[in-house]
Amino acid sequence: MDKKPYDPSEIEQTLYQEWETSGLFEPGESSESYSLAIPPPNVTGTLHMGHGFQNAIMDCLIRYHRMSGKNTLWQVGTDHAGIATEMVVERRLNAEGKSKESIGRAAFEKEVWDWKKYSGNKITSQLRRLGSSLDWSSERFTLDDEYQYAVQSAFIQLFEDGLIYQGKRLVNWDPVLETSLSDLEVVNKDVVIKIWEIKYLLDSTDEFVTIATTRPETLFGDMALAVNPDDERFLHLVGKSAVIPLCDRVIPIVADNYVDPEFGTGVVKITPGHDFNDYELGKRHGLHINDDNQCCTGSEKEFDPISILSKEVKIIGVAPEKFHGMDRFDARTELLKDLDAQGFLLKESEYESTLPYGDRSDQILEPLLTDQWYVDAKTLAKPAIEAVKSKEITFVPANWEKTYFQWMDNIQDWCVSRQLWWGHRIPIWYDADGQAYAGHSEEDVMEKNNLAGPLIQEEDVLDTWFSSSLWTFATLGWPEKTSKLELFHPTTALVTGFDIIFFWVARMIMMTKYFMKEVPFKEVYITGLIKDENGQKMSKSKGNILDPIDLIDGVSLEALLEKRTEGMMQPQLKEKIIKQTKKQFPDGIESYGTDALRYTYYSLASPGRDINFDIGRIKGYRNFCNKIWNAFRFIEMQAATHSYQPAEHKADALSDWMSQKIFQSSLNCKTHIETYRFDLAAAEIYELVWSNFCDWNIELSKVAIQKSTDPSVTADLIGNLFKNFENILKLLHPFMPFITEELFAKMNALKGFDGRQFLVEAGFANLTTSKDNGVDELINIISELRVIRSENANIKDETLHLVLSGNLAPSMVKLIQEFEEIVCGIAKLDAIEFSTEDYEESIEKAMTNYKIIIPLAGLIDPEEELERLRKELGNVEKDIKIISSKLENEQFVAKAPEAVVQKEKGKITTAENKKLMLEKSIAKLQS
RNA sequence: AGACCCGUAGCUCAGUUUUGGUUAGAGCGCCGCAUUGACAUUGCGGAGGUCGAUGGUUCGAGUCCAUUCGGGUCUACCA
Repeated sequence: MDKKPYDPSEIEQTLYQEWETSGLFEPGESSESYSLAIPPPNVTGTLHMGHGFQNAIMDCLIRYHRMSGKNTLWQVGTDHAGIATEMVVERRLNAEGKSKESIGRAAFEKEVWDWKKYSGNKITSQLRRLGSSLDWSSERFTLDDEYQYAVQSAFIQLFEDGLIYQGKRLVNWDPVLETSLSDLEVVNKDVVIKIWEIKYLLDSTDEFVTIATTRPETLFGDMALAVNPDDERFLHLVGKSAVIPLCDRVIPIVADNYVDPEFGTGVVKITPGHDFNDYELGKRHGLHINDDNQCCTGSEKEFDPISILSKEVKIIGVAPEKFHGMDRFDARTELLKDLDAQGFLLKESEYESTLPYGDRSDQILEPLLTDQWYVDAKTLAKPAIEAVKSKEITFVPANWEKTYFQWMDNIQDWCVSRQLWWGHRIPIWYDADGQAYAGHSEEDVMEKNNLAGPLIQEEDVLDTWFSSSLWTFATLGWPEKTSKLELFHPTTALVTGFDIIFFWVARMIMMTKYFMKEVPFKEVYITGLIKDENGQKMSKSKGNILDPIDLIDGVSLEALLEKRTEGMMQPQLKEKIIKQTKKQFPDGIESYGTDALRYTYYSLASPGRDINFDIGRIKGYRNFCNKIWNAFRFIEMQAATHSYQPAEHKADALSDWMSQKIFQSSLNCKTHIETYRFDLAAAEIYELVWSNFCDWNIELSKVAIQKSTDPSVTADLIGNLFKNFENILKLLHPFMPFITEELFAKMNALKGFDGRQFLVEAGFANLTTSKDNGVDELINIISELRVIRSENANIKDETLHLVLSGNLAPSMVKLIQEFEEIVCGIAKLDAIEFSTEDYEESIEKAMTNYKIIIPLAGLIDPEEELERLRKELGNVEKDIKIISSKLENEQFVAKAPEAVVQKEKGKITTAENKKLMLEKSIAKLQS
């Protein structure tokens, strides 16, 4: 037999193929279902640690329930990821000297589909590498025809129900991607910017007022100045007019509570077309340009903001000709120069503020007045809030509900139109009068509305999150009433990160409640975010990303460096990243295999918000895999050596003990899985396999088999190992699918089982428990003997004689006699004797109600032993003091629960017993 | 401005809610010992923390309350 360690690369990919082709992951018809929908990854993306983590968790859940006999569906699919994908393809086109405009919409869409075809199965093959037992037979893509139909249907219904409307409003405009963004896609960054004070002359006078602004270039679009109505300094100005410098446009001065007298100069310029607050103020005062081309106040209905920036954020409109066509920031520089030259610029100072950036483009966004489509989120939010309040949906951990409510209670209407080409084109057609109609196609709209045509389709596409908000039911065939919807919706649970609670979770709840009249899932397990070992977020620019596949297969330093530095947005960081990577991984990364990686994820899956991925831990779990592998090899070897034949085998105290440990662990695991405590489940099984099965069951069996002279006893011993190991494999399978499946097959082969059986089909064993049978105490004795040896260097390798003296239960005596040969073998004893005899020279250890005596005439140093005993006595006396002080406290005895008091009393009895035994031993040595 | 999370052994983390109750646990690392017989990706033994700080409630606090220090996240933001 070869001695090389477990090599996962030899089995993992083959096994996955077998699973997949055997249709093991496909759902059945039983109504007792358990279903999960995968958070659809970006179709052209690649797997990162967060995916790895969450998919490991989902796979454990789905495998666990599948093995428990549930009809499971783990819905798989990918997302078209509108902006992200469009950006990538555009960049590729640019590299070829082309642009999307130059090739046109149809050709561009084809380019993206080609790109999807080229890179689209990378992520799905990576999911397979993780062992994820997804139902590939029902894989969906958010731009599949059926899915598109579902998205259109949803839009049309919302439109017809009046919950989607079109409006000219200020939106967050990304000037690079030239599209609108929803509030959530805005990243507010703290920056130090400048603030300028500029004077505006009062109309027809030489007087002036000073305003403060951080965006001087927007003054071209000013429609008013505003002061606080309670600000005595400026009250006299209200109702008068001011002149915009360099523009000579006259604007009214209004009073509004929005203005903070303490801030800036107390006078604010109002540019409703380029600032969200100004927009609201402008609306309140009905700012508009009247028929005489004068800017004036009016009713809210008359409000008509002016815009001085184009979609490329270049100056246009009522701004002076000279600035037309200038970029917004160039115009600012130029304008400040002019203002200064003409004496309008009074002051420039630094100011800490926040600026809105696009989460994809990382550019400063511009509030821009455009036509967009909005979803009435306030209406949809109500049932969605109720669903969580009524516990129809529960969050795990529960505190995320707070976050959810906080956002939902203040929800703003959702801008769902995007000025992109890759995505779901909004199913709206306009007639010649510009009237909008919703429908699946031009013909559909014409027929439904009795229109002659031709009609013009809306150019915009939908926010990607609109389509993914329908994910749990659109993947199951909605709007058709399919049997799958019936069986698997609502899904049982959703596993995702807190970073997309708003983007996705909340919106899914809103949409599903609306269309399905039920929740999308019953539980939301919010996982932590995987950070690096220093608690830093993993990011390309930090150069600390880890690829789960690299941890599985291993990677050379060269390849790792290449991966971490290619296509960097900030090349100046390259050197630092190379240095840091070389330091952390001087030899690259070893191969650990999927099972070890998965187990690492589970062990880290505690309820916290951040999960620091310590690379050191994965090594421990690879060793764990190796341990399991070798446990099997031991069993295999015994079976071969003793020509083992499978049959009914008689259990013994040891195998009962092991079965009981497995039973207890499986109960604990069940609870841990149900409460999403994969860390505790992982620790539980680790302990079971390593500390119970390998360290004791195998070790004790090893000696037992060696000593056995009766072939039927030997067969029983091996048979019991088979049984317990198989049950361990079953328990472990949802966590470590590969190695367990492989070993299960090998076990079957050893048993002469003909054909293939998978662990999933085998299900969990029906275990029952038995009472504590004393094996734990037996183990205590052996451990104590080890301590004695390690404390006394001169008897390290001696064969010793063990005497047990005191009140041992008859059942315990019987067990020890039954195991005498085995204990002697494992602890290197010649015999175990029960006696009350005193020994002149011996080492003695006080156990709970008996003592261990090792007679050692001539082998111990009495002084040393005396000292050791005195130290132990000291400890026991200290314990007694602590416990008795408790018991002497009347308050304690009176107020503490009876059980606690009894426990303390029991403890003191034990301690006093020990004390007595120790005192006797000491007295004997002293005599 | 509001909300939330974290601070426990050298390191990475459990334990803190439902249920306050032994002398606070694990893995890694460290120290000592062991070597070819499942496994050195091993075995055996050991050292190491008073639970960020302060105060309070209680017979009893890592656990509950208050205050405070340090680190972090999200939401909303005044030109």
